[in-house]
Amino acid sequence: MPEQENARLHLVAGRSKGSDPATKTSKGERTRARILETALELFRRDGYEATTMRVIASTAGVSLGNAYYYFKSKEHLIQAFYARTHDEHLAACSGILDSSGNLKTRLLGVMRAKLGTSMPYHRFSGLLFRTAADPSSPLNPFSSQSRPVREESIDLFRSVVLDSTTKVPAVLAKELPGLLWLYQMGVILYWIHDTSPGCDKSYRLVDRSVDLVVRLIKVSANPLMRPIVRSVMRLVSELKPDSEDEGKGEKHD
Amino acid sequence: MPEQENARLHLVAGRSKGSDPATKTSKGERTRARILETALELFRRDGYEATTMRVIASTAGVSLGNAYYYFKSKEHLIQAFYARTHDEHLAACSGILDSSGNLKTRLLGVMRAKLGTSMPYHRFSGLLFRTAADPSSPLNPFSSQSRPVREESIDLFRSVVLDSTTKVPAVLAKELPGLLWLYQMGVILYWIHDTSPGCDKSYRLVDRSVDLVVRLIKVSANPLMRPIVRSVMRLVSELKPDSEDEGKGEKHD
DNA sequence: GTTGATTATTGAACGTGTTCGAAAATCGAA
DNA sequence: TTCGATTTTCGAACACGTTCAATAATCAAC
Repeated sequence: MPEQENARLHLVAGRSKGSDPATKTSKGERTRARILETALELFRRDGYEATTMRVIASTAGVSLGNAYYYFKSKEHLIQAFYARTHDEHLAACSGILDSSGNLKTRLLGVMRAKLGTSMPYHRFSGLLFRTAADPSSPLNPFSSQSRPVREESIDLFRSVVLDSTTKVPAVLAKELPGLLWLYQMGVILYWIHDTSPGCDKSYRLVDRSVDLVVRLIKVSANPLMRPIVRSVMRLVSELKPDSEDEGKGEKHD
Repeated sequence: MPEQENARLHLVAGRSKGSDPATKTSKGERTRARILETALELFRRDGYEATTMRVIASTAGVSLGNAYYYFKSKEHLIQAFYARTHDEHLAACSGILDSSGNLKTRLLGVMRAKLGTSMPYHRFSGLLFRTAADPSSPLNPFSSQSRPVREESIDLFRSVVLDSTTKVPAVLAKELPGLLWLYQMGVILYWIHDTSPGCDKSYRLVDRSVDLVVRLIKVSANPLMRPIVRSVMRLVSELKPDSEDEGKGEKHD
């Protein structure tokens, strides 16, 4: 069972346990990388369903069974893709996050960057979401298996609000990063279904909803809003997925 | 191409075009029903993936190819399931909707009924959502193929707000039913990932969020909220999926 | 009743993702 | 070098969803 480790780990740090075929020998490592690169390229070119494991394997110059030695399933190739776009997103964000302290500017920059980096995979992302929506899949954004990537994403939003000059009401502070991550998921969901040319509508959605979100954050400081804000925060903190009931994955791994 | 018609139509009314195998002769109609019943029962008992088309066919006493004569794909069986639970939901709602005019009571009743009628299929609904999240699938709740069911669902929420005694701010009135439907989708998404015993957390989510939603509706009448409410409504009406760019399905049918 | 067209049914086939046992290559000591 | 163990590679096989050409059953009109 050495190969079922989260591929993400190899990107975020070199903490392999020594029994992982991708890190132990450089030979295996290169083979693994070759398969992954081939797969992502074919996915982008021909789409997910149209790209068969047999084609991936033969294009990468390995046998079918060998591809499965490195990636337990076709879906696990998606997980690697997932990690990659997140890294690209991170890189695309750094400029804005370093230069501006204005909350709206920062959030807008992050959200626009998300759309921008995801754009080349628009066709293909639909399928990603398809498998990601399955609660029993390790790819599902809420699953315990994808917690590392999720936490990293949330951290991004934490830095968006933490290092901003705009003061955020104390009650919101704790849960806000998680809520913004959820907001981002919603935008992605819209974007995936967006067939407008150039995904203009998604960009408009981002522009306008970011404005709204920031205004809502400010309004929430108003005494009139206190009871409602309190209710929202209680609801959020009580019902978030892994409060008092952990993963307990039902299938896979 | 006679069999690719939306199965939903047969449940909501008898408007067949005459070329549909399920309505023309009673023989075919019975065969079709038998396959569907068998499938739903097996789905409930063994789950979606574990139930193969071959088993469905043989259990229903028909050949494999014959099952495909009535249902173009395995996913199309889900569509039939989708329609069925909606009807059950409708029935489960009628009591509350006839007896109370209080908006909160009505909405709460509808949402609780939704969870209640969906409960027997909790395991199986995950898979439903999985395919439903694929933008190119006709099962996707936002697709043009599922518009009839969607409109029916929205109509339900329209009657929730329209026939209530609580006054709804004029600006909200038009888009509110659609927004409530979206809210329901969000709750279902949470419920699907809910592994708490008896799905208690989902019920708590409904109880508290309904309270919140109703309070938000009332607060939206406050002059202070006007600019924000206006922004929200403009965003919603401008960016809803099929404004100025219709379906244009990419795959399937 | 016979005929012709539509509807219903079949079983074999195809391509897919995935599994598995066995062979080959690699490596670490003796 | 030689040997045993581990890692890597292979290709045949399996079960699945789906398609299709061919056949059987049904029905409407003469």
